[in-house]
Amino acid sequence: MATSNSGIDRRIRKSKKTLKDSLIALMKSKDFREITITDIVELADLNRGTFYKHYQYKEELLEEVMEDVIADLIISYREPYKHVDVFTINELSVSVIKIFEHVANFADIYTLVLKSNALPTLHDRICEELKKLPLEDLEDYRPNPKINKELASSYQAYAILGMIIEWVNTDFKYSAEYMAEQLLEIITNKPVNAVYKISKTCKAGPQE
Amino acid sequence: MATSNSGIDRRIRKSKKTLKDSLIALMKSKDFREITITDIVELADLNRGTFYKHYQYKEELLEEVMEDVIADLIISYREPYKHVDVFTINELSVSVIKIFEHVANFADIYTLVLKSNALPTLHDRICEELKKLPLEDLEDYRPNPKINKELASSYQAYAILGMIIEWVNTDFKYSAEYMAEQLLEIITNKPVNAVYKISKTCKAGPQE
DNA sequence: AAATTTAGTGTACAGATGTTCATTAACTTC
DNA sequence: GAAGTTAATGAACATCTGTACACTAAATTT
Repeated sequence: MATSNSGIDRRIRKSKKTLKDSLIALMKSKDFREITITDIVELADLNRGTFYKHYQYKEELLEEVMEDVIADLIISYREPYKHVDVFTINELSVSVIKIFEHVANFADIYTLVLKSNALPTLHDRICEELKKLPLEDLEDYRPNPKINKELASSYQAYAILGMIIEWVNTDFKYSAEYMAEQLLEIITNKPVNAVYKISKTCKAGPQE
Repeated sequence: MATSNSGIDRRIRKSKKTLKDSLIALMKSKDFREITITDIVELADLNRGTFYKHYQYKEELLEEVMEDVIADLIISYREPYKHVDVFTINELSVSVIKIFEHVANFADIYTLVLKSNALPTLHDRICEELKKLPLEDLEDYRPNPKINKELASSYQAYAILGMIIEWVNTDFKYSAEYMAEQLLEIITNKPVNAVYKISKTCKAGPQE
C-alpha cells in the first residue's frame, strides 16, 4: 500500500498531492507550527473536510510526504546489491554512498523537515529503514557472540542518522562521497585495547 | 538558568510545578496529542492565562519536564570524573554505566515521553548532551586525522541514543550494567580489514 | 512596614479545530 | 451507458486556542 499508488481513485490522488504540495510550499515561508489546516486547504483550494477525510492532523500529511522520500531511500541503497551475492568493502562503500547521495538529492526537503522539528517520529522512521541496511552484514562477518544484535543494529542505525543530521546542520557542506568515506573510516577505525590508558592533563591519584 | 531555580518567584515555581505534574499525570491515561491545554489547567486548578504566561504550547511544558531529567543525566555521567585526571577503560565504563543507570532511574518518564513521540526535539537535545560525554576522549586517544570530529561526535551520540531507544522499546528488559557492557563491546569490537571479503549464499559473477 | 512590581484571575473575542450531515460531482463496476 | 459507490462540498456547531485587558493578590524592594 504505497503512498503514490496509482490504483487509487484519481480524486484522492489529486487531493492528496495538492495538499502535500501546499504544505511544502507553506513550510518554505513559515514555521510548521504556525501553519494551520485552514492555511493548507485554502492554498490547496479544497474543502477543509477533504483534509480530514484523509488525515487526522498536519503531521500525518507531512509523514506521507516523507514516506515518498523514504521509498526513494530504500531504492537507493538496494540498487548496488541487485545483482551481487558476494560483497566486499567496495560494494559496501558504493551502497553507503548511495544513501548519502539520496539525502543530497532530497536536501531541500530533509533540511525543511529535520530543521523544522515537525515530525517527532521521523528519526525513528528513518532508523527503522537504516536497520535493514546491508551494514548489518558488516557486523555479521566479525562474529562476536557477546554482542546483542538488536542493540548493535539500533546503535548503527542511529549513528548514521547522527551523521546525516550533522550533515544537514552544516547545510551540506560536504560531498556525499566524503560522508561515505567518513562513515567507513569511523566504522573501521577501532581502538587497540593495549593503548587504552591515556593521560589528560597531568597524572593524579586514583581517588581524592 | 536552571528550570528548578530556587531564586525564582515562589508563585511561578508553584504554578510551573503544578502544570508539569498535571501534564505527566494526564500522559499516563491519555495520548499526548489528545491532551488539551484546557485539560492541563483544569487539573492543575489554574487559570488558562497562567499557562500562557509561561509557555507557548504544551510541548514547551514537556520540554521543561525533560530539562529536569537531562540535568540529572549530566550530573550522572560527570560524577565518576570529578576527581580523576587520568582515565582508563575502567573509569570510562563506570561513566557509561552511570548513563544507563540514570535512564533506568527515570524509566517511567523516558518511556512516557519517548513512546508518546511528543517531543520532536528530544532526540537532538539528548544527543547534544551525549556529545559532551567523555566518550569523545575515546576517539581522541586513537588519533586518526582522517576522521572529522564533528561527524564522529554526532555519530557516537546518536549511536548511544539508539541503544537507549532500543532499551526503552524492550521495556528495560536488560540491566544498566548489561547495556554498558554492550556499548563498550560494540565500540571496541572493530573489524580487521583483511577479513573484509565475505560470501553470502553462493559465489556469483561481479555483474549480471 | 509601605511602596512597587509582578503573577494569577476572570472575562471576552476572533480564529482554528474536529465532527456531522445533506447535497453534488466524479469515479468504478457491470 | 446505467447503476451504484464514494470523494468533495458547504454549512453548522461545540470546543479549544491564543491574545487582550482590567482587576486582585502575592511577591520583592526600599
